[in-house]
Amino acid sequence: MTLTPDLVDAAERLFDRQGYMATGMDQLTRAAGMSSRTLYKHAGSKAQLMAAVLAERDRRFLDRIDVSSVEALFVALDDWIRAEGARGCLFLRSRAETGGTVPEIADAVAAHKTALRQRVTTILAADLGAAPDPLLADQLLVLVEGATHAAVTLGPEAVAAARSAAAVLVAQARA
Amino acid sequence: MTLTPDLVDAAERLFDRQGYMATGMDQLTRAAGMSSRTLYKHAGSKAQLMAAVLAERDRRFLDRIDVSSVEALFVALDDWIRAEGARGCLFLRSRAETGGTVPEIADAVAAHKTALRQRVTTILAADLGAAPDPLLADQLLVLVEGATHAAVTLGPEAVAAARSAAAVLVAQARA
DNA sequence: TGCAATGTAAAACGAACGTTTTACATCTCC
DNA sequence: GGAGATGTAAAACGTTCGTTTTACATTGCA
Repeated sequence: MTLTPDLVDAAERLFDRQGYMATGMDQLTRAAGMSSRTLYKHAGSKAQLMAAVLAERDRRFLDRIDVSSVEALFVALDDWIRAEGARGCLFLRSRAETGGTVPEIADAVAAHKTALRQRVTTILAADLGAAPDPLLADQLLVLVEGATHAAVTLGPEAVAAARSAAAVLVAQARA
Repeated sequence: MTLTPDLVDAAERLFDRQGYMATGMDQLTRAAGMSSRTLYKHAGSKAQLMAAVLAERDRRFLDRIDVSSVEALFVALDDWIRAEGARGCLFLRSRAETGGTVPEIADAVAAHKTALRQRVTTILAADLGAAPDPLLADQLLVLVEGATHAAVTLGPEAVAAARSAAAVLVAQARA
């Protein structure tokens, strides 16, 4: 059960743009350029394919926000949204679409959100030079989620607003 | 084509908990206690039913946040999330599930987000006693969206974090 | 009394769903 | 050169999808 990058990339694109439920296996086979038999040998099932997509996206996103200042975090988020578009968080959307009842998906989402929270804390610690107040970490997480979802309506302006708000909060924490 | 509250309420519950695509018409007829013939006479189609659900939810949510201070806004949001649960924004989810290709749904979502932005501006104006800086309005909108979506993972703590962050931003704007 | 409206129950519509299977073509490597 | 893995193409699996239709019961009102 070896997943090729071609398959996972094609699946991510379709799942992200159309939704998990609205994307059929025939679209996935066509986009990946392989028969359904091969696809099932590689991916196991539609849910497992989505889990692989989420794992890959988690890796790629965390890679992008591998920074050591809050300012750089929002610059990276701005880059991400300009490159990938603003359709909201694929993890939360997948979980909601399946009502949290598909274990492969629910687990991948939980893992990602835990890792994101940890990363935000790490970035704050690097920026402040000390372990951050947990409330400040929650606030920063809210701003990241908020930028991601407000950008669906506002576009990159949402990220700019989040960035400036974060700067105020961090400056106050430093004082 | 008169929509009864029973039908719309039952549909909202199912769409919200399971997703739009994952909810079948048979579940909706069963939950609403009516035949599919009657349901179609009342609702027209699944997409129109969802649009009615979103219109009703928009009305109910805007009613809840009919307040005149930023503090009260987040108290109301906390109430909402405790009462309704934290599954993310139903509007953004519906739009994403359908890829924005279902006009009835896309239009209802756009209308809601426009109204929400307007409401946030009005609340800020009442709180500050003057027309707010547009950037501050964006920041507040980001915090509202952020609280809504971070609450999926963090629970009501997300709203508390957003509330305290908003307080800092408003206090600074007042100075 | 009887017509028109409104409802239910249930079958049927064709299409699409995720998944498996059948049959056949290429390759790799001893 | 033949076995075994690995691929494709395509049909078939049974189920479910959103929607329409058929047949019949109930009700309100003239």
